[in-house]
Amino acid sequence: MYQRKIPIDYECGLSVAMEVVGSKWKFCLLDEIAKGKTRPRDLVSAINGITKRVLQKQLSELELHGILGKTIYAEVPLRVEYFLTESGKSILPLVSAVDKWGLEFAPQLKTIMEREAL
Amino acid sequence: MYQRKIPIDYECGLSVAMEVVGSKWKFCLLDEIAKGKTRPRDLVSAINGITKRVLQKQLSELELHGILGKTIYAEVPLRVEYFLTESGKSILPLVSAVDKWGLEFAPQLKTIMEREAL
DNA sequence: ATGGATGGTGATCAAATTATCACCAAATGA
DNA sequence: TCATTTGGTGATAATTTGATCACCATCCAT
Repeated sequence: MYQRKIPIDYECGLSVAMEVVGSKWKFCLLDEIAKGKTRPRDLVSAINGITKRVLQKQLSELELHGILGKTIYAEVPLRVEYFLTESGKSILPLVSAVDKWGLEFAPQLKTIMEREAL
Repeated sequence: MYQRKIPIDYECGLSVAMEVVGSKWKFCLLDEIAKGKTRPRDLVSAINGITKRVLQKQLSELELHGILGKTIYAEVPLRVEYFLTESGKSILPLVSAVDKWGLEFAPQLKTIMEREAL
C-alpha cells in the first residue's frame, strides 16, 4: 500500500495485512477468483476498470506473497489459471466481512460525500 | 486509498470500505482510540512512526466520513478528545479480524520477503 | 505471411498518499 | 517577555501506486 522504504512491522497484524491485501484491486481480485474467475482475461472483463497490466502486477504480487498460485496448461492458445492457496482461502471471510460492512455503510458515505460536494 | 478521479462505486462494499478505512494508519488509529487513546498527543506517542500532521489529516478524514466524532473541552491547555461514532464502533470487529489474520500470516510473509531479499 | 487470441514484461507518466517543515493561536507559569 | 503545552493548518517534497503504451512469444486459422 505504501511501505517499502519504511519497512513492514511484522509484529503488527494490521501492518502485515495492509501490505498483502491493502491495495485498490486485491480484495476485489480475491473475491472474483473465489467466485470462479480464474483466468486473466476473465478477470479483466469481470472487474470494471482494471487494465491488463495492472491486473498482471497485482496477480504476481499476490502470487509472490503466497496468496495465489497458478497453473499453466500447455494448450493453444496458452491457458493459465490462478487459484487461492490455503492462505488465500483464509482471507475470504475477511473479504466478505469488509464487503458487507462497506455495503451497510455506503448510504451514509454517499450522503456525506454529496453534501460535501456542494 | 487511491480513488478520487475514478469515483467510488457505492454498489461495491469493498470500494466503499477501502475509501473510508483503507490507508496506512486508519485501522491502527481506530484500534488505539478503541483502546482509550483519545487525545491527539496520546495518539502520536502511542502509534509508532506517525507524525502530528499526518495524524491530524487522518483524524479529520475519519471525522468527515462519520467514523469519528470529537469533543472540545474549553480548558487550558486545550483538550480535544476523539471518539468512535456508532459507525466507527461497527468497524471494530473488522479491525480485530484483520489484525488477527495479519498476525497469523506474518511468519509466512516474513519468510517470503527474506528469501526474496537475497 | 498476416492477424487474432492468450499471457506476460519493461519503461515511463500521472495521480494519490504520506512525510517534513514552518507557522499560528490561546493561556499559563517562570 | 519568553518558553511551554495543546490542537491545528498550509506549502511543498518524497514515495508509492496505478495507468498507459509499446512490445515479445506461441500457435492457430485464414
